[in-house]
Amino acid sequence: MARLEDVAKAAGVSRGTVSNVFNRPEVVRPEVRKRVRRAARALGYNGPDPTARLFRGGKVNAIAFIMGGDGALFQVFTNPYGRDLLAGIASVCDEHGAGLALVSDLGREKEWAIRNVIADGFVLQRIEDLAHIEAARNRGLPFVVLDDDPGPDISSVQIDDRDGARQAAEHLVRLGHRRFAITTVLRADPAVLRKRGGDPVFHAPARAKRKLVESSPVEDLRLAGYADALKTVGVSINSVPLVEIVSFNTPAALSGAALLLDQAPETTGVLTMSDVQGLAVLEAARQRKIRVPHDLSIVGFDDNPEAALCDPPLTTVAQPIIEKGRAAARILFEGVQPQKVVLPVKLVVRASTAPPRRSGSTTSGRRTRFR
Amino acid sequence: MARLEDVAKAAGVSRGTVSNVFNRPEVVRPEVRKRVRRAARALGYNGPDPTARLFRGGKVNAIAFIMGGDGALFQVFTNPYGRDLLAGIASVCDEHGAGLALVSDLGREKEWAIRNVIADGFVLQRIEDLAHIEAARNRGLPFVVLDDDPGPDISSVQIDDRDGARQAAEHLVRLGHRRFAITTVLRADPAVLRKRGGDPVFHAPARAKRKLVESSPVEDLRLAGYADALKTVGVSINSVPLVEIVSFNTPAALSGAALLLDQAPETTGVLTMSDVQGLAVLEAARQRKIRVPHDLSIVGFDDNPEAALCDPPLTTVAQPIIEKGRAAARILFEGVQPQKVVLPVKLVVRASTAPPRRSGSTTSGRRTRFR
DNA sequence: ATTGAAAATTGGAGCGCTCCAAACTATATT
DNA sequence: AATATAGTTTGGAGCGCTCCAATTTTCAAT
Repeated sequence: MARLEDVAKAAGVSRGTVSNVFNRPEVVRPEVRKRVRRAARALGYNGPDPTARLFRGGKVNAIAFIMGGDGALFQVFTNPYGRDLLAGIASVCDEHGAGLALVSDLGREKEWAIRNVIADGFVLQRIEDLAHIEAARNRGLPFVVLDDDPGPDISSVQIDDRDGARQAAEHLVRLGHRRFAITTVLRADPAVLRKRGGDPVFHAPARAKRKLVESSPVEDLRLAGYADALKTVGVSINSVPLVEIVSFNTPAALSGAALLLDQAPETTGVLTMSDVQGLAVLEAARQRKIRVPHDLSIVGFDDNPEAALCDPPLTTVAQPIIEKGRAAARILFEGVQPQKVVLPVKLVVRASTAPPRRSGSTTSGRRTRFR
Repeated sequence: MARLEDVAKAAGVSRGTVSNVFNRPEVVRPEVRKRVRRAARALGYNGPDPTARLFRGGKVNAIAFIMGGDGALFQVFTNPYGRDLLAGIASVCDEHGAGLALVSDLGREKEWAIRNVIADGFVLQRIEDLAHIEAARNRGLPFVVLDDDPGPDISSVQIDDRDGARQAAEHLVRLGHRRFAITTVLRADPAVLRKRGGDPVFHAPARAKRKLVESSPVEDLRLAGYADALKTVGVSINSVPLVEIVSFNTPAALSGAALLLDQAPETTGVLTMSDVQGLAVLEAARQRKIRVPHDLSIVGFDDNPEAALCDPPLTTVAQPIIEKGRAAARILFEGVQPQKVVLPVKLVVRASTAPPRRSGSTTSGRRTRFR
């Protein structure tokens, strides 16, 4: 493979001149320029080796999106959340004429991708381990964390989880609900999961703050938002039955939903952490012949496409996914100092919520365990 | 930013040893290994600089997908064809623990992306310019061309365009059609387009081979497939009215479809080069109160999701898009010598095709111009 | 012709790393 | 104790390029 030097020799000029021909053609005399170009063509030389140029301090001209989990790349094109998020990032890349690298840490030591990605900056999905932040910082490249705020000097893009949750709970409160239940999810850290086992855990109402096994900032904020709204009608979040689910997937959500409905049958309004969970509660209710929204109101979170298509369509909190992607990418391209972006969310009311039945009439045979 | 050498100095060993600690830890004594690791941590050293390592001959551990056109990155997440294609490529990347870089030549000299992409290999979308092949070859990286066969020593993945077209035409033949029309598209080369203008061109039936302005291999093959099937009932492709459309987008297809229906009103079966065109003919027919399939049968190509959703659903040739992506990626990862892959296609019969009306009864007022 | 400034060209230094042949050390064998 | 063997560690070379201070060439003005 021809090198800069070979072309220089062939054209009878120095390396520096050939470099200039390719990088700043205007500084070399047209005649020389032509000679160099001819020599380059003759040798099949396509211009400076991108790899060497990069090493010398150049830019990759691409940003990376780093994700975790098996088959992550495929998922990103397949599930609606990932697709929208990436579409947002991609649109900003388009505007800047930059590329977009998708990388997962698949089958490698956790931080491998962070340490080895070749890009000018990167977007980190919700991180589970503070060591990742440390690795990212050591990498010396600009980066943005999504859905989390991992520290004061780190850029992040989040949605207003607390406000979204507050809106959702307030909606139920306004409809007249007073007996709530919540499904949440614990941080998907494999080590914790292994220790804990795969079953959801039911937390009965308590006087004091219940200790949840492990919760991430996003869930904490949403819990806080639920608490805000419930407090306005004198309901303490600690008195609300709560199920902690071990994973983000549907089967886990389903078993959590079943547990919740069985353990807290007097519930009239369920607040969740995702549409997956909301849909799971919907399904569990169907299996138990609990009518939604007549007997039970359910609110999701995220506004996945499925939320609009299920029966009944799910009331949920819509987040601006594309805009989230755009904001993250913009920070990478334009941002100098760390930025914090918090995007607004909006409650989308559909048919899975309604006023509760008149209190006292427990016609559908559901027992009251907590009052 | 700490370098290998700094760590070496701090740990009292040589560069080579530190390099080994990070690349082949098993060859260095546990005691030394620990000392080096400690020194690295103290200096915030995360391991060898990926850029330098790459320069030294390492792998990026990612392949690239190079596409053309404005807003191309965004499109890829947005349109169904791109999404499936990329999902296919991505799934193979997952299997190999590799990343996937999406790059477009947006706003740059045409071959910029090919010359500068940082990856271990790349996939080229249907190319318009042989110079791109030349540039790709000079790049010295493995690459695969999609939907085209640009030469004997270059890997490519195509579908069996000729057979697909043959199936489509044969389907119409079997239904009893004898009066056909075809819509095709010319290669979207900006220079040709500028010279040619944006209007579709109608080619009347002819004795000899008509000279089309510019056609790419894919369209040539499909035309040949149509010819194969028509020949079996004694119809020469040259006697079939044909409209040449200037671009792949819907408005262009629409004006081409209008031209075709107006110029060749006796047609009972339309063969196209894409679902976009098939849908356009459907729309143009609707505007003219031509009933599909009663008065006119239409066959698309590609089997986009829209093809199943329109009214009536479009009969079309389905191509295995995900598998196309997978095949391309596989060649990059596993292939040694150049490979040619031709994927089978399958006719999907829906409701846009039916036997022609009994010949002679021209009730819907359409004039006969060619017989 | 001579001068001086501007324009064009040169080539050494060095980016951070991995490779590898050579040197050294620890341990086993005679 | 001497030698062999395997196990470790070392440091020079060089990957291809861009930067930039120094040098050479060009050219307008005297």
